[in-house]
Amino acid sequence: MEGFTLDTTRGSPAPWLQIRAIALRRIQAGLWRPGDQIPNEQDLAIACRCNRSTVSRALRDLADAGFLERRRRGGTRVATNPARKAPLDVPILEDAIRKSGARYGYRLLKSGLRRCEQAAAALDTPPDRPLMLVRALHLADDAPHQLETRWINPESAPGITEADLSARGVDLWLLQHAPLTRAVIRIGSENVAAPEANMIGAEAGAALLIVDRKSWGSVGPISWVRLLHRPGFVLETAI
Amino acid sequence: MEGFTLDTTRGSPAPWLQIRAIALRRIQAGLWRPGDQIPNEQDLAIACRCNRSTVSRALRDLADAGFLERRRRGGTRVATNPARKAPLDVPILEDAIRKSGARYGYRLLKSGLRRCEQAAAALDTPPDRPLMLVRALHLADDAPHQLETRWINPESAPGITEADLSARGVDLWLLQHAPLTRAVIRIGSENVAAPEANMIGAEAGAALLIVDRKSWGSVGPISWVRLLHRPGFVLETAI
DNA sequence: AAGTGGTCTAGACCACGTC
DNA sequence: ACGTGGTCTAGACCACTTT
Repeated sequence: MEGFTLDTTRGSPAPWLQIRAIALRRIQAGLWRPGDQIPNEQDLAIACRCNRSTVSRALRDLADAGFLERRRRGGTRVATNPARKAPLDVPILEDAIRKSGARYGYRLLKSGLRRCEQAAAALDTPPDRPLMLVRALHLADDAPHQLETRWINPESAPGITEADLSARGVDLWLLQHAPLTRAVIRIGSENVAAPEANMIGAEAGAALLIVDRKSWGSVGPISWVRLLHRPGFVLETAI
Repeated sequence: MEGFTLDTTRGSPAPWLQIRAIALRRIQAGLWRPGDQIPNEQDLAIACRCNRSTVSRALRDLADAGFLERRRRGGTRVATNPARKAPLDVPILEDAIRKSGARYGYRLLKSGLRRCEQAAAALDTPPDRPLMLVRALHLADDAPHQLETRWINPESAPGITEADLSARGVDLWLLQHAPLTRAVIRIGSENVAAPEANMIGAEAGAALLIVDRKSWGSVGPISWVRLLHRPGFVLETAI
């Protein structure tokens, strides 16, 4: 481990970012190979002429990102399975559509209380208690983009039954009135049946991407939503 | 902001984790509402009887997770769009299958050099240069689970043409010999045609989940892979 | 101009897991 | 037992951006 001087001129990246970059470069150049143990924090700090905390910050960040694996006493090693986690962006739909340059549109199709055993089971509420059903269509440049079918537990979202959902999506209302604590997201694919297919502008039997999300708040299950996307839609992410 | 004493008994979570938990609880209980500015680090440190660095660590972590938004001089606010990023796990398939309790199997269907304009375009190589094509089937309890079609740039993965791929997946070989630096992942859905459908054990036209991944290493594009999943397969993640 | 978060240092103690 | 990372403190300076 030869010495290494950091750039301390004004406007240069923070030292810990520079150290992070150096380490990442060594990994990616194959200088530190997967499974290898790298020098310890103390030695790196001496080599970089900085404090151990600064090195620690850099290495912790790389470990969080999946590039390194760290163990007390065992030292720091290059991960054998680097970057196995990809951040899946779940942006506000409206923003995503606008960002792509298209005009966003929203159409409320249906809303009201009704009983549904399947939804009650998903939301862990008694099967005989009515739930709020909201069905809406999100449009990009007037073309159907996403069909939203949502069941809401009124107990976790008091006021939802009186809310005006005709202009803005339910998600925005929930965001402000019933912040979520935890969510489980499932991404799958289905041959969609005729009624739904028509709504989203697809032919019956078309393969559509389905995102299914169940969310909980501080007082319990909030909502269960099924998002059916237009044909050809793909989720994209990078690492 | 009333005082708050941290638990310092042995075996209790680290102070910054306790502070993180306290803050998260206040957000989720609605005590700090989306958009609200929360007390500054100094005040919180006094209230918790700890150093500002400790508070900073906790709040930074919550900001990284998307619960808070922080600005110099502007203070720290509860995010109006909480938890918009979900970590999408991209585990080693073999591990994932084993973990689910099933027996993992692998069958190499085809491997060799060949020209393909589409793949060359994807990998950004000259269209007349041959690429390595690998097609393999991953099995769970002897049932088809994932059909892998992969194009590899031999220049970025020297030795791949001579590697023995009959027993272990290409991904493991690449992992050790050509670690990836960057990747773009696309998740979509397709009505799969008969030949592919047969291989994965589906009927023609079935809706299957497709994961498409392009990866780069230190010297350039490494591989482009298309993963076709068995009917009913869903990707799952939680926040 | 001033308040806020972002970071660095120097030193210390501790938890963990390997040796 | 002991080396390693994990964390905390106290103090300081700086960068940003709002007032």
